[in-house]
Amino acid sequence: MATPLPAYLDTLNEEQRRAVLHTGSPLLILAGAGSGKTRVITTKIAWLIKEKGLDPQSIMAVTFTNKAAREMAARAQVIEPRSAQAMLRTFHSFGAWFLRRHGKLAGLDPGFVIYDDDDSLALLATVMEGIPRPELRILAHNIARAKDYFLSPGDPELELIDHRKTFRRAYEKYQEKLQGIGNLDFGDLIKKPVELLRNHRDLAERFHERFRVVMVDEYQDANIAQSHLLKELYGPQTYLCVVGDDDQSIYSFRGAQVKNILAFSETFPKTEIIKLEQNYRSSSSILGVASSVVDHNRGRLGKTLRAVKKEGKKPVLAFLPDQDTESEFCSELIQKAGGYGDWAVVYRTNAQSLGFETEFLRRGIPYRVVGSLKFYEREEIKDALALLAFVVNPRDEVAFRRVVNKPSRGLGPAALDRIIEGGANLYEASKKTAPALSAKARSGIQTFLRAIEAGKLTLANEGKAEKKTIIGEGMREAGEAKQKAGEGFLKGSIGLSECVVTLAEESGIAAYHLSHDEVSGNQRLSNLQELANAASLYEASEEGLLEFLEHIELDRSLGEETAETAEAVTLITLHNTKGLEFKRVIMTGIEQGIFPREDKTGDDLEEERRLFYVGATRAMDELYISSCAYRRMWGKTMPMAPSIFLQEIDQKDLRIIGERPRSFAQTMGREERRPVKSSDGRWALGDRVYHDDQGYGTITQIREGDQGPVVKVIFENGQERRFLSSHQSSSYIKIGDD
DNA sequence: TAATCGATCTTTTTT
DNA sequence: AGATCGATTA
Repeated sequence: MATPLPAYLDTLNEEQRRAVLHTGSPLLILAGAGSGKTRVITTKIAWLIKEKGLDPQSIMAVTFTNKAAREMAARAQVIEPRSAQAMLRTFHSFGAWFLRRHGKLAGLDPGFVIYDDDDSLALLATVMEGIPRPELRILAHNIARAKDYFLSPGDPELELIDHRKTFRRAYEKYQEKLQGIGNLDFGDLIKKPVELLRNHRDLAERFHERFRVVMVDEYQDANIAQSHLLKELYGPQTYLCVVGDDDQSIYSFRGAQVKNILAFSETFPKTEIIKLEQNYRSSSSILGVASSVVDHNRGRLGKTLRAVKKEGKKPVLAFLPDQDTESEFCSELIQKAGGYGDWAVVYRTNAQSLGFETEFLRRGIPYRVVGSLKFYEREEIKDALALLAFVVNPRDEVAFRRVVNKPSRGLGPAALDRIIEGGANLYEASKKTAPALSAKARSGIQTFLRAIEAGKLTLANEGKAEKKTIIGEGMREAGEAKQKAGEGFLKGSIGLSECVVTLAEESGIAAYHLSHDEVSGNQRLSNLQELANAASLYEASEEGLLEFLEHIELDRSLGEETAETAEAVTLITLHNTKGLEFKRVIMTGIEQGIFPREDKTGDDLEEERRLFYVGATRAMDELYISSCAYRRMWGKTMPMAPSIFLQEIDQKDLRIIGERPRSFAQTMGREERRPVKSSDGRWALGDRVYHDDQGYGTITQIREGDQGPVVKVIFENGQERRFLSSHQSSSYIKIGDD
């Protein structure tokens, strides 16, 4: 005990301190909810810089969400300001950073734009003509999944995702087209860096030289491709440290593999394991409720989480008649207690937020909605972004198709085909092909090209910073003059905003959306204005534009943070609560069919349990759970049964309010329960069926229609069919009826 | 080519 | 209930 430990380590418990001070072999930290894992990581970063004299730039810490990355950066900087220079990013943002710098080695243009799921679907539609939309969706989804599993179009293992030839062909053609355009989807941001590092050992070695410390938070959320990336970043000198909790794995639908945690010790020999099992966040009664649900899972590593806090207030379970009462119940709880910022109202699906918003608005309860921000999915915003994307990458066919004929300029499918055949660079091809088009189409394409050119002109490419401010001032005046003269709908002259405004106006998109319908037109215009405002933070150059687009694609929470300072109730989905904590939490809609969702069985049901665990362990002092007897869904009022999770809690641990619906009594005490059976008793969820034309399939949904039960089947060939139990049951044969 | 009507589906969860 | 998509129509 020569030198005393620095003071900032005093507040850590023994295990936490061991984890911070650990060096050498790879380290796996199994950290239960509320056990201070973020604290361990951030302290470790600071300690490595401060005490071990590490260059902050040699430290990399990867998270899954931007929120987590930001928080990590902020907290590490409190202890050690130099932490700001460390690379603290999400997996995807690291991938984008990596590929902008080194993608050239794989023939990738550094000016790529990142496609979201919508764009991917649109791209797929261009290579798979004549395939119906729902089918395209399945294919696009499976392509994304394939990339999560690090599978390429030629991979035999693709079979496991979707064994159809159509799928293989779709993936192949999709990837070919995407490559031709030079853009990337989310999956590529992980998969391509792995491939690059594998094919260029010198580059991998340079990375091993640079990043001596690599840490990963929420490792239970990593998919196969991400675990491969980690392997490639691990060199002979690398200190590797991952933190995870198998009980909080809630993203397997996106390819996350809890197995990664189990396999970590095998992949990285001599791994040491430290468990953080003391929960500092929740009262012991809250922890008890959360644990009792997740205890019903089979597949667990098993750890004991001990509450440090006292028993506290007993969690409340409220049985309510309907969702309106639920909103009122929440409002009254909140208003009685006050302290808006202490409260979170949590639900399973984004759609459930609406009722609370209406009621909170009526009562004047301040709130903020996390994550449901559909801002970037709005038509006008996607239009504006497509214009921007086309400016940086004229090969972007998805963007081109989206906006070239919007508003209508007389460019039909025939004209478009001719342009696209004219070459991969659609800007050049448009120019070249224009004279050959009909008069109407010709003038149309020229209007479009003029708008794009005007947008380009706002970008100062040989940017000297001082010159730009002068231009900025001049532009601002010009903009204001224009505004006064009544020209233009949008304001914006600072930074990139000028480009957004110019494109939106010159293209006619602004006018189009304004005139299209009177009610939402102004809203759409103000959305465009908001986009322009966001752009003003970026430099008016091509790099600035790329940064702006990348930021939007990778972090859509933009603008949410500003409201955080305000004292407001948080409305949030269960998934989005991960990593957060609140003094008081209300878990709403805890009903069978909503949570867990009706089609969840087996491993999926276990994931829902973990989701319950995540939600409940967000609460520090008070936990409320509400379950409604009736709920309006799809315009109909449906009777609901309480969630089976509620039976898994020892009823003594809850204070129960309201009348337990009869259905609850019926389901109480039953060990195993068939998830959902059709009312005629013929079909159950998960049943295997055979159909003469379609082959084998599985029942994924049963619902009551006007003419009896309607059964939905997904076949192994990817087709989806629904049939009336009363009519067609003879052509569907149930397999392995037990 | 645009507008209108009707059928159908929606409510997972996210980088 | 509301949105969205497709087909039909002007």
